[in-house]
Formats: sequence, structure tokens, C-alpha cells
Amino acid sequence: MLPGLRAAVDDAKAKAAATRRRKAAAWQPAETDPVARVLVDIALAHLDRPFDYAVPTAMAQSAVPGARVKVRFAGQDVDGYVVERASTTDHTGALQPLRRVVSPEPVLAPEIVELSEVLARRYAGARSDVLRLAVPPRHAATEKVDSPPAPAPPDLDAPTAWSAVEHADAFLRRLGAGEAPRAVWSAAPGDDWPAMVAEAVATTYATGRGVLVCVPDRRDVARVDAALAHLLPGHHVCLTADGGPAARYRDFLAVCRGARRIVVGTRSAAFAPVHDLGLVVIWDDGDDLHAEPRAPYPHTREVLLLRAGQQGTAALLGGVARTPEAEQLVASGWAHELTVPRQVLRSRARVEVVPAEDRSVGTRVPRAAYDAIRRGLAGGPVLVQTPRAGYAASLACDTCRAPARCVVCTGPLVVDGPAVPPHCRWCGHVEPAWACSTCGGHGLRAPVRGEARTAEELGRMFPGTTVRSSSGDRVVDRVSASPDLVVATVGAEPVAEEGYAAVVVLDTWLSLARADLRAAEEALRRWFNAAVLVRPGGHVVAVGDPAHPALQALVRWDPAGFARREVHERSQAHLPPAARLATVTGDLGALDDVLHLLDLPDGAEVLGPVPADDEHRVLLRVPRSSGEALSRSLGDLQRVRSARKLDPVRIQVDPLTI
DNA sequence: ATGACCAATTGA
DNA sequence: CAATTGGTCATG
Repeated sequence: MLPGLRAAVDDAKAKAAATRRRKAAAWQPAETDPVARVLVDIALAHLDRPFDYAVPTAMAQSAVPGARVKVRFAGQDVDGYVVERASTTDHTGALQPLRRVVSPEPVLAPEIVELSEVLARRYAGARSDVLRLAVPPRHAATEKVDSPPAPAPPDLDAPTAWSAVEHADAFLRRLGAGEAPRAVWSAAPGDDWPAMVAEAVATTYATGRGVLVCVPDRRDVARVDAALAHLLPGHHVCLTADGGPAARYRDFLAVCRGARRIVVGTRSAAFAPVHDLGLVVIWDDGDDLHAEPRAPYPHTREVLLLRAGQQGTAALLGGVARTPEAEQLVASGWAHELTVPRQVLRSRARVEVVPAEDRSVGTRVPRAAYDAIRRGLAGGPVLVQTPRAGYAASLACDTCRAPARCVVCTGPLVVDGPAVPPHCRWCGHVEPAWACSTCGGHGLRAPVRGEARTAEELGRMFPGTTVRSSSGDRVVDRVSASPDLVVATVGAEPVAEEGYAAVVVLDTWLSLARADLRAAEEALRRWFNAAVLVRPGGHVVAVGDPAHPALQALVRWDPAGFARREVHERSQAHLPPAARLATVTGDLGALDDVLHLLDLPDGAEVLGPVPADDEHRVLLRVPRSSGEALSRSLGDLQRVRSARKLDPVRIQVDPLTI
């Protein structure tokens, strides 16, 4: 280095050091509560606890609980949140001063701190990961703008949309009395569910409490948004990922500041710090969009249920179908049931299952389905739901169609190619001589894949009819009452102005053939979600095996019965919700290490490792009663591993698909 | 993560 | 003997 340059660098270093000394000498501890407990933004399991910092006088007013700060930690500047101010510390050494209060805005409410702790424990993850899900990125300019207060609440008319639902009057009365009732609600055809949700919201809001509504996607947010705008204009915000960071932060701040106390949103909204929370609502908890794809992978239903428990709020789990998890809440007595009585249901929809064999008219449409479409088109729009093509098919018994399960762990059997013996997708067990546990048959069948030619096919079958198609990236939200044929893939069904005259569900066996423990539950959920769009008195036809329990549940419109059956079957097979599962993913060496380090509770099973993508995965299974112990073991494991700088492994508690 | 420290291992 | 590597510990 040139001598002159070196002198300049030395000079700069000396000045910087002098500045640091001046700054270090400049701060005085705050007079009251000079200690700030700070959660640092470091996703390391063994550092997942608050650390104490000294509060300089200059920050005494701004370093409030919930404020974002910068602190020196292990020699570097890291972000953090003040979670508490205190007068003393347990720490024996000298406290570092807070470096900076990024913003005095208290964006991390105390109840969300507590929630993040419970969730991190439950999902064996880091609190900082949970907080990243809970608090949106800061948008500084937005903070300078006040959140306008909500208008005075309007007087409400007496609720009407719930009138056909048994026990709904009691539920709403208790909400209106400031109590915390909990219910699992199965919506039926003709129910205007967004309006019904809005009524439950308004009833709670009228008692001075806030409400949180979580729905699977943007379309559902828009529907609840519209219903609330009608009933309580100006009182709610929608929290979704779209709309940009500024709008997102603006609405989040409106909730933080208490200017809005009704929140509608997708899964991240479950963390919204609604003031005086009185009711949490989740719609369609079986939709996999409620499962967070980022660590530690919390599920919206679990987040809301934990919040309801923690904050003593009312809870409403609504949907057309019912998940086994929701059924368990009913069975245990935690929640009441809200349903339309059977005789009313019968008048709302006529459901029929027709076998696929009779294909006298078209290639994929049996006669009875063709007739239903034709008759429907005479009176209004007709919806045809087709499953998406292309998922991994699991094996089923050739005789009775029961899913082929592993004799070792009851996992699904799959084949990778021709002339390969079937093996278990979970534990890798190879099964050369399979026998069906239901009927004793030895034949296995791999269901075929479908293809999406339905719209053209139907266009040829019904010349002169407008065929509209809604799928994937071209989803149609609504259709009018004109007698069009609407072909939609699963989940992309448009809502019809006055309901569909008929709804036809094609190729049900394809949806049932997925190699997943939730295949039948998920298939039925999707059929119900299409079928519910029928107008009262309309006709629903599903093409498939009338003997299949999921299709029988559809015919009888019995989501609860199917959920009870699933709960029973899964408890026999040691599957969730009767059991709790967790997966550990990483390279083979790390997993080997994990199995030695892991202190599993009694009764735990270890399945695998099996290859998964380019890594390996073990599946851990415990009875539900040991679920907490399993989470604790996995949390301890992560703390040990991160402290020893071992190769990281990914842990997923309650994985949705395995 | 990052850095500090100690101890054991390796190389001249 | 010093240099290097590996494990443990603390981080306020």
C-alpha cells in the first residue's frame, strides 16, 4: 500500500474510533425501566430467547414494548423487537445499549409475542421465523400517516341469513352477549356463507370486540369483503399479500393502532394484532392454502385455535366439508355443531352418483350426467367440475378399490415403474406379495390419469351452448344466470349469480387415487365445494363408484358422517388427527445423527429414512397424547444441533402431505 | 452466525 | 516447538 494512502486510512480509522468513543460515552441509562428485553432476529434455536439491553435516555420514550430496534449481538448489528421494559436484569455482565430504535411504532403486540412462543414450541421452530410471518416488512413513509378512525357502527337489522341453521340462534345470541361460544359449521347449498360470516362478525363487533376472519384465497377475501362492506361499511380491512408493501403495511398499522378491529385475510392475517379480539373465524380449514409453506409451517387453523384458547375468544370453523380435525373438536365437546337440518338439506339439493361405465353418449360423460346437463341448461347455468390431470397415483385393491397400505406402517403403496415391486412411500418397505386387508384380494391397480379435453368434448355434445372455462391461470370469479356451460378445474369454480341449475362432477376416481392419506377427504371437500354452488332445488351428479364412502357421503350430503368415519379409520391406522406426525428432512448422515440425538417419547415410531427429492426423510409418529412431548424432543434436538453447528435438518410437525 | 478459547493433532 | 484443526461455549 502507498504510504500516503496508508496514512489516510489510519487517520480515518482513528476518527471512527473517536466517534465510537464519543457515542459510547454519550449515553446515559433511562431513568425509568432502563432495561429492554429484546427478541433478536436470529433463527438459531439455542438463541431463541430474549436478551437484555440498556436503554439510553434518548430512547427512553421510543423503545416501547413492540418497537423494532437494532442491537449489537455477538459482534454484529441485528434487528430485534423490544418485548418488555424492566427496571432490573438477571444478566450479571454489563448491558450493551440499544443501538437504535428503528421506529417507536409498537408493531409486535404482547399477545403475538406469546403466540409466537407457543407456536415455536408446537412446531419445533424458531420464534424469529414465526415473527417474520406475523409482522409485515416496514414501510417507513406509511408510518407517518395516521390511520383514520372507523365510522360509528351502524344499527344492525336482526340476523336473517342463519335462520335455517340449527342452534345458530343460540350461537349468535351468545356472541351478542359478549360470550365466547365455539362452533363447527357446515354450510349447505343456498347458504350465503360470506353474508353469514359477516353477521357473526357484526354481532361480535356490536359488543365492542374485534374479529379475525381467515379464508383460503383472494377470491374468498373479496367475497367476505363485499359482505362486510354491505353490513358494516368502513369498519374492516383486508390483509392479503397482494396490493403491495405500502398498502399491506398501511392496513396492518390500522389494525395495530386499533383503528380497525375487523380483519379479513389469508393465512398471514391469523397473526393480526386485532384489539379486544372476540371471535376468530376460519373458512374451509381443509384447503391446503391454510398451510404455511415457510418455516415453521404453521397451519392457520392451529394458529387461530391457539389464539382462541390463549385470548379466550369465540371460534367459528366454517366450511362445506368437514375436516377430521374439526370433527375432533366436535367429538371432544370443544365446539358445538351448526348445520342445516336433514329435511331442509334434502330440499336444497338432489345429489346422485352415476357409474362411469355407462358411456353411451360421450367418452367421459355417462348418459345420466349428459341428461342432467341438458335438463339444467334449460333453466340456467351448469357447472362441470373436472379434476386436474397429473398426480402420482397410489395403488388400490383391484377387487374392492380399498387403498393399498403398507403392512409395516400403514403408509400408501406406490410403484415407480413397470416390473418393480410396490413399496411404501413413507417407510420404504418393499411389498412383493401384497394382500388386501379389507377383502383379501391380491390384485393391485394403478388408476389412470385424466386429460383436460372436457371443454371441447362438451362443446361438441351441446352445440349452440356457450362453454366457458375456468382453470389455472384463467380463473373466472362469477358467471351470470344465463344458461351457459361452465367447465372448471377443481378449486376454480365460478360462483353463479343465482346458483347453478345443475352441477356435474366428473372423474371422481381420479381425485380419490392420489397417493396421500388425505386423498378421500380432499376429494370430497372439492366435490362439496362445487356442489354447494347449486341453486336450491338444483341437481348434483357425480360420476364414479356409488359404493365409495366419499361418494356416499356426497349423496347423503353428510360431511360430518364422513369426517367421523375418517377420524375412526385414522385412529385405527395410527394416523392424524389420532396420531401426531413429524418429518425430519436432511442428508442421510445428518438423519442418522438425528436418530441418535433424539430423545423420543415412549411409544414413538421411527419410519424410514426414505429418499425424498435429493435428500432423505424420516417420519416420526406418536399417539396424539404424546404430541407435546414429540415437539419438545424435536425442539431440544434443534437447540443441540444449532449449538454444535451440525448440518441443519428441516423439521415439519403435522405435515399436510407425506 | 461469529468469535473466543482450549485442547488435541499435525508438521518441520 | 509452532501451526492447524476441532470441539465447546457465549453472545445481554
